[in-house]
Amino acid sequence: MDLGERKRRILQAIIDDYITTADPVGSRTIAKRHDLGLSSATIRNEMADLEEMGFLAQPHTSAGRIPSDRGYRLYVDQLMNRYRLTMAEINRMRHALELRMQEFDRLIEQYSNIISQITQYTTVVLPPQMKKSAIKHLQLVLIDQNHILLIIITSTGFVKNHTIRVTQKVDGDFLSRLSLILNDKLSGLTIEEINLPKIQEIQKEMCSNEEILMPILNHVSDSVKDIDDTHIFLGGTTNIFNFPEYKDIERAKEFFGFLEQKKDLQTLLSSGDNTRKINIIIGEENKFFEIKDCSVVMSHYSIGNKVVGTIGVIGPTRMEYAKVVSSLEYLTQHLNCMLSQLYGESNTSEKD
Amino acid sequence: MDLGERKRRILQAIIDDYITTADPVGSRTIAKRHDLGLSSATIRNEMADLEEMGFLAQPHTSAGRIPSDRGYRLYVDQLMNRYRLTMAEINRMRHALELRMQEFDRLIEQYSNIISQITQYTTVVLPPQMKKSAIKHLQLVLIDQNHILLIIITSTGFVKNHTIRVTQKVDGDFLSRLSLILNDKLSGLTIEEINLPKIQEIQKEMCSNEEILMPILNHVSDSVKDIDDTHIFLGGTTNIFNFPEYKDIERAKEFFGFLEQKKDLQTLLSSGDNTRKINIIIGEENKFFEIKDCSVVMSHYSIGNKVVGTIGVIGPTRMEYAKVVSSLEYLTQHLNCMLSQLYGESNTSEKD
DNA sequence: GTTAGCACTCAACAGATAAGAGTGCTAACA
DNA sequence: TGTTAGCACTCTTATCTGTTGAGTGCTAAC
Repeated sequence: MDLGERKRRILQAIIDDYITTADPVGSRTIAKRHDLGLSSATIRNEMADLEEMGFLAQPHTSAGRIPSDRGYRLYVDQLMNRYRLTMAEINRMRHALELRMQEFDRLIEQYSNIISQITQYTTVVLPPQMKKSAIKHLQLVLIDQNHILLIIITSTGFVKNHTIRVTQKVDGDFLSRLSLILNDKLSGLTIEEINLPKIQEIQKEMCSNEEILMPILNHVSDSVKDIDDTHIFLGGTTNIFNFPEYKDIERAKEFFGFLEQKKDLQTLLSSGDNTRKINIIIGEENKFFEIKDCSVVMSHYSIGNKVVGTIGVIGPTRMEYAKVVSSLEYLTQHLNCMLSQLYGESNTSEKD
Repeated sequence: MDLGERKRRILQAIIDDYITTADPVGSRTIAKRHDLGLSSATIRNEMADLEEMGFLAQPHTSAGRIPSDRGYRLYVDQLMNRYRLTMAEINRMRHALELRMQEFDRLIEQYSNIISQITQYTTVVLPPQMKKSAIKHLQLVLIDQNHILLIIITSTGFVKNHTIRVTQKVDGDFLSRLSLILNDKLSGLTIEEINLPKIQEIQKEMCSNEEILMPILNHVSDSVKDIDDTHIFLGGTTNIFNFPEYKDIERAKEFFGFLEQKKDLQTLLSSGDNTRKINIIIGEENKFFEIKDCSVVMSHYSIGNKVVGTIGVIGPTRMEYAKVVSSLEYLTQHLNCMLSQLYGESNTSEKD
């Protein structure tokens, strides 16, 4: 459906205004603030039309108009102007990014904080899911007679370890041998692909010491299965208090409740279209009741060409979409570079 | 200073009431609800005395009285009745504790959640600080030509790993040899005790390959230094919304701001007296402005006899101290058993 | 097709009033 | 002397009122 240029410009003006002020915007305001060369009466007529079409809504008679979800959708898809980051903003980001960051977790946390500082919204980062990436290397290390350390290294370069507790004594030699076989059988597979037949195969190969092998293998299999602790990074959670929409304590409560409930958060972030750089979910387009008045802007980050995780910015539907999109694009690109530098090369160097 | 039995009983009644209702409590209420055998007028006189002594305060003339920090202090130290956990509560905890919990982090998270569910307050858990515990075992594992994995196992049984990135090629043999020497020189020391002279000693020992050794040693030293990511576990953060004290959005904001600011939280939790089982900090007894209206009940948990971390419950000064203390005692004891079982034995089994 | 003008609606605000809870004080009582 | 009943006073809270101002929809004129 085409609205015609004038309606589009008016809608854009309304949404721009509403995003900055958070107050329902009236026809007179638009006539004064934006130089459209139209009187408030004309604008009033157009606004009535736009409301009928479903792009605007009225909280009550004789209030100004506010954009509907559908209005925002049109806005982000077609209307909004690209936001050019100011030099000050870019410098601030650059400066913040200069801190040395070795550990992956901290790196992610750092980015999450920067984004929430720049955008003033809440940031959510979904780290790489181990289950989806292939195992590159497995190693068992003897800690003491009762404890074995299982180290898993994925092709994307991430490391996880689990302590396995055993009742019988094990010796180092045995473990090295087992490590070799585990590597032989399992490396190259994704964690999801490890199943009972595979385990049994290993058991057959190691035929000796059956009574001691099984518990370890079971533990390995168990550990491997729940390796993805759904750890989600949050940044700037308290930013939500800055928005008048959340002056109401009940709203704030729902919002925080949703953030605490990490599982839903994870589904939300995983729901984006992987082929697009930026995904935007507006208001009730998401299925979670608690954040039906929120929008989410998501961006996938990757190592090399492989998408490994998602960064999301979450805030009221009245969000500065343009600015968020720009900041997110800039920082995602930066993060991609960073990750490829740190973890990428090892990917292409060799395969064992 | 001794108040006399009657004043004590009246003060106790007032605080008990205020804790449950959150409303300033008047003399008539006390006379009716508690069977003290006194008229409201008498109680009124006593209340005036208690206010003069600084145990009570009045929000405004003709409101009831509320306890002051000093009043709460007397209450928790001398007045309050021990809270007996109900069978239902104990069963709920037992049930929740039955879930299998291998990983240390999850174990802690689990406990933190249970406590906040039972008490309905916010829970904060400070995990063991690696820096304070001795190194038991160090190992370097080759991931690929550019990446080395450093694994540190402490005497308390915890494992941490760091990826070290190197520019020069390293081979496995070299690493095993280095691992041996590192273990020889560093195990037994706490992480804090590792310093430049120690590192130089190792360098001397490995004399060969100086140009390749230094970057690795530097990285080891660096990694070791910032190994204590101040990760703090939070549970039931949204519980704070249930208290009328925090219906005011500004208060809630301050509270959440404080929780987000992990550093202060850590100092707060570390401030307790290690020799006592339970520490209670009431209102402005803590130095942090943001939570001057909060109280914190803290309990230390240990492995064997060594205190390794702290659990804290944080809520409005009007806190159900008795119940919180009981729950915390119960669960801390349980956690201690659990930890000793999982990590304790390895401690006594042998030393290398 | 656009604009000016007018009547109408609704939320927000400020006073005014009433109700209710609690106090302090005084005088009477055991 | 300690305790109690009664009363005037204070202060908060809720409710109702009228007023103001922003914004709309409609109509008639340009």
